[in-house]
Amino acid sequence: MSTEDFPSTYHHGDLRRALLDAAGAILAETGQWDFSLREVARRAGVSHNAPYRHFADKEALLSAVAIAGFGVLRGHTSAAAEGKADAIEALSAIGQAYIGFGVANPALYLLMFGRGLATAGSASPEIAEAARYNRAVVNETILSGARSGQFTVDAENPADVVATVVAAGSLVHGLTLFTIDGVIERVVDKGPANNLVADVLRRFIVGLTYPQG
Amino acid sequence: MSTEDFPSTYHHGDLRRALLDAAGAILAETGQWDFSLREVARRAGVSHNAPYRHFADKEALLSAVAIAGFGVLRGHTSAAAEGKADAIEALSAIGQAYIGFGVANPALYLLMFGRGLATAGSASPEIAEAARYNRAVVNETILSGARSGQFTVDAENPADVVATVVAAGSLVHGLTLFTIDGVIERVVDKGPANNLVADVLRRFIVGLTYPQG
DNA sequence: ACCTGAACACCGTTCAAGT
DNA sequence: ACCTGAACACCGTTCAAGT
Repeated sequence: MSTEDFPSTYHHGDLRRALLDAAGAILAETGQWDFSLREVARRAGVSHNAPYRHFADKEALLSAVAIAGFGVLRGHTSAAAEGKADAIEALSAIGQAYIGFGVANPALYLLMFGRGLATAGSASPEIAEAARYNRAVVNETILSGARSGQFTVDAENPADVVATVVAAGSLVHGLTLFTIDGVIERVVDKGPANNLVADVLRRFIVGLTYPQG
Repeated sequence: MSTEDFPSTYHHGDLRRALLDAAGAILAETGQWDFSLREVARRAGVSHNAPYRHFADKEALLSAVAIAGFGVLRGHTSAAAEGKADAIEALSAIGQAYIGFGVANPALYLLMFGRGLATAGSASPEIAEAARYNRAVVNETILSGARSGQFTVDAENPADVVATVVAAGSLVHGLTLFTIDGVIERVVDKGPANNLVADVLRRFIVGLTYPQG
């Protein structure tokens, strides 16, 4: 009994994935993270409430899309750090990969970070866990630079390490948002915005290499 | 002919302000920036389409609320910088005031910054102008520190100054969002989150005082 | 000029029903 | 088990109408 024997309403048998794909396509095409559940269903070729068989509600679908995005982001950042023994180079590469991901997928990035924020700051445990995983890549690089003596961070002092990781994360997150929103372009009079982003990253990282008072 | 002579449907005569106040109250009470226009009207005690006499659409009302917020934010940051001759102290105070505003008014902050982002990065000219005004406070402080020699920033090199201003803005914006979202609290194991925020700011500012490679 | 009430096209979600 | 169609309560926006 092949799948052809099922009525066409049973579709491809993996509606969950089809819905996630449709949502991703909408994000990429419209640049807006706030699509309607009914449109996702329309795109997947099912009725407007078929999604409820696979996701508890719209929020659950948005979360699933965001979680998938965190996986992709982590792949980019860890690939960027891969094989770079120099902590300065590694940290710079991670930052560029992070910002590059946000700029390449603005709607997805805003869905991942901006929407948890929009909902009173209570991100789901799964999203919090995914975000923590992403921070771990930066954490390892900072620790590596601290141990090698390239960064003036006390590897034995958790507060110092955490402050540095949060600083790096905040800077890059803010920089990504500003870039997506066009603030960077508005600020830059001449020369490509990429130079400014690189300058900002370099200035921050150089700051890490000098003694902290 | 006093206002009492008008039918009560004419209300207080300043529905525009009443709607903005109602929107502000909803932001403060719910912690959500995405309220409905109809609820704002309900709160102001008018029919659900009375707002259209004062705002072109929901977007226009949201923008008006955001613009008012930028005015308040600028008041806080410039007050924080006021009278501080030392650029390091001034920059630190500005950063704390900025983050303090965001934490005290999370929904308003997200409306101001998160929503322009959500709408495909095209903030209104008025909002862009208001945001530019806010950057100016930081710009002056950085320039001041560059001229006094406290910051290793070349006051004659616009690219260097801009990179520093954007770095400071990105860091503080990201830090505010992370704090609102609870990421900071999740990262901190022991001790108040405020310490971490202060540590991050200090680390960044100290980094500014050392020579750039 | 300023506001109301009915109306339209959408949305998220639920429920009974089909195969 | 998986999907559909009708239904409900909402929403943003428009339009004719009231004072």
